[in-house]
Amino acid sequence: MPNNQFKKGELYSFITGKASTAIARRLQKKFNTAGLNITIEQWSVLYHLWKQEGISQQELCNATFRDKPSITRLVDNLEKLNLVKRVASEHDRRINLIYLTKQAQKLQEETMALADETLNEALETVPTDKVDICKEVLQIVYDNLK
Amino acid sequence: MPNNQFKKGELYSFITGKASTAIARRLQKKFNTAGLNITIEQWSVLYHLWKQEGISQQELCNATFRDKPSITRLVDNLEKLNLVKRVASEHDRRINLIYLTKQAQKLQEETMALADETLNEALETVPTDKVDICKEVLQIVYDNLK
DNA sequence: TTTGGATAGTTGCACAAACAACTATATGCC
DNA sequence: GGCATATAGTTGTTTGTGCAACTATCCAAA
Repeated sequence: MPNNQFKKGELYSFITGKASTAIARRLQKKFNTAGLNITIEQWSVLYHLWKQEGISQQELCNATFRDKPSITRLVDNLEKLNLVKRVASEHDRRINLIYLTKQAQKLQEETMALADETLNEALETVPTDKVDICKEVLQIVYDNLK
Repeated sequence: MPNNQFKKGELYSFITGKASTAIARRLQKKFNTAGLNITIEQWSVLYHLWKQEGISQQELCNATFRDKPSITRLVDNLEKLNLVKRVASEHDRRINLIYLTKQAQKLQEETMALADETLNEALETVPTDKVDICKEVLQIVYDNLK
């Protein structure tokens, strides 16, 4: 039984992702405390736009592992907050290219620092090599199922 | 820099829990394909009730890492589906004890088999010792932040 | 050049999550 | 006993997610 290493009692955490839920909640609280009026999900979209802006909504779907309606609404809300702009592509009028506003550019440094802080709190006392193995396993899980 | 082992590019997956999202979606699809009309979140509540029924909503909050309103509504929906019953406690009238219906008892075996199957698909090609380390790290993360 | 299929994005609906504010009940202290 | 405080649960609101159905545009083949 090669991959049957889960006892029943351990199923639950893996499926429900309690660890990532805890990380996301902690980071959200840091955003709120800092007076940053954005959600973790909105931040995750900005995160990819900071790496590269001017990408389509479809590309944001792939990057964030969300479906098209989810991205439509996240972009809606980010637009309401004046953090991104939809710009119609010139060669393909089906496509919206998403650009950051100046206001969103200002958020990068502060929110990334809070994210770093959160991960350091999460991984306190965990040796580096175990973290690396954990990341590796989660990446394989994602690749196996996506 | 003891716990600074995350490069920027790796932040994202850890916070958004792409792996657990992928697992949950796969399991949800298996439920749907099997004609089982329940959500992963409802299943996670049943999961704890199969281990021990007749516990309070507050105990379900602790077990599932959800807040009270979330449990209220999950129990509402499970009651509508005739899967659980609220029974007022006799010694403390603030408390609802949650019991499984016969219909819910019948779901245990089939859904647990689908969950096992999902985890086997997720962990295909991952050696057991790495899975153990991954579980250990996620548990520490949860304990550090909860 | 038209037409049929693919792709990008939006909208409607049901379900879930987080927070705040609320009701009802219990408990501890004077 | 009576009151302050804590605890259990509910409700309202905003935001996000997944699915299905829809519109608009593009592209390729007849």
